[in-house]
Amino acid sequence: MIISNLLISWYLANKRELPWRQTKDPYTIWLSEVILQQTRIAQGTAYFIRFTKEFPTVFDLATANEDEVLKLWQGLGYYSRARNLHYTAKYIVNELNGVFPNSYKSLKKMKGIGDYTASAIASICFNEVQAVVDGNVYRVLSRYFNVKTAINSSRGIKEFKEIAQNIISKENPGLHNEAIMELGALICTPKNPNCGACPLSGSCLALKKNKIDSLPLKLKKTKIRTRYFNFLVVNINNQSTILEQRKENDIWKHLYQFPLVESNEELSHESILTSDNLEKLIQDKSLQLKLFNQNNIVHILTHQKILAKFWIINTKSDHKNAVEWNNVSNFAVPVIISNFLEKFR
DNA sequence: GATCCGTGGAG
DNA sequence: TCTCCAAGGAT
Repeated sequence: MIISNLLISWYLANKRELPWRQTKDPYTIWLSEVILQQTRIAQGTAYFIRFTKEFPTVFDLATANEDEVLKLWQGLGYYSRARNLHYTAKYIVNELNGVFPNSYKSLKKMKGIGDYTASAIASICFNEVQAVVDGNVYRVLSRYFNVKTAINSSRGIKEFKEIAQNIISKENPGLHNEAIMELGALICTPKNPNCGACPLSGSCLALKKNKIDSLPLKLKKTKIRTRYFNFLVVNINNQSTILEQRKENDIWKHLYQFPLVESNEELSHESILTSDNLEKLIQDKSLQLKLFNQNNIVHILTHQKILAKFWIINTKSDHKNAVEWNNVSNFAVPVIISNFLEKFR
């Protein structure tokens, strides 16, 4: 039996009903693929519903402001996905007359669309024979063929794409791609895979050699940087506060936050009080500075550990960029800020 | 080509 | 508590 046929027939009998599986509209599929990059379906689904409701077509997305798009993306992480999504929507509308790219090659030229996403859209929407290789596919293929090449090495990336391309159905590439990913998600899971229910178990090499638990192989390289964030929560007459947008190429780019004093170590009450940032922010000799959280709030990112303190600054002196507290919720903020806001109010 | 970019859930 | 990692991509 051909692998592809086994995969597809298993898929047709066992697939989940997911909202993006009701369409082949390339814009909608694109939206779902980008939302689901490095994201669990349980987390991404609500965002997909909101995005398709708010921006039903690529024209709607292109017309929006980046701030609106980021606000809708808030909490999902990897915010460059949202910025690139918006950028590419504008590009398609303004430079391609709103005609969605319809081939792997043309899709891959779009910002934010890499090998995986181009293959997914091309195969699902345009029946192009391009194999997807995501985390699920790496797992299924490394086990089925007992491949020990590290999946995050440049050799591995190339090798697995070739294997995937070799076994893909020429008749139903989109269906095949969805099937192999679904198998990885439901049966060939990272831990405790359900080999007893797997349609490929009869010819799975890792299962035969009892190597399932050691595959796929992955090189680990975890360098975690620790940063100390001191947020200055200015409270002007209990009415308004000050927000600023993160501009640098850093985490949370283009999201909003309270003015920040960053350092590589703990900062004292005194050093915050006399910091240049604060003095530039408000000239008020009688301001009160109060620490909101005695212990650092720990926020873990993939390569960073943020230790955060929120300093409440009560003052009566107004500020030109003051934002009404009632209006703060309209700004896209990182989760660490929205968590604070919930506790603070 | 190694490193960076978020968040949350599972085990 | 800690580790892994989830429909990846850009630099």
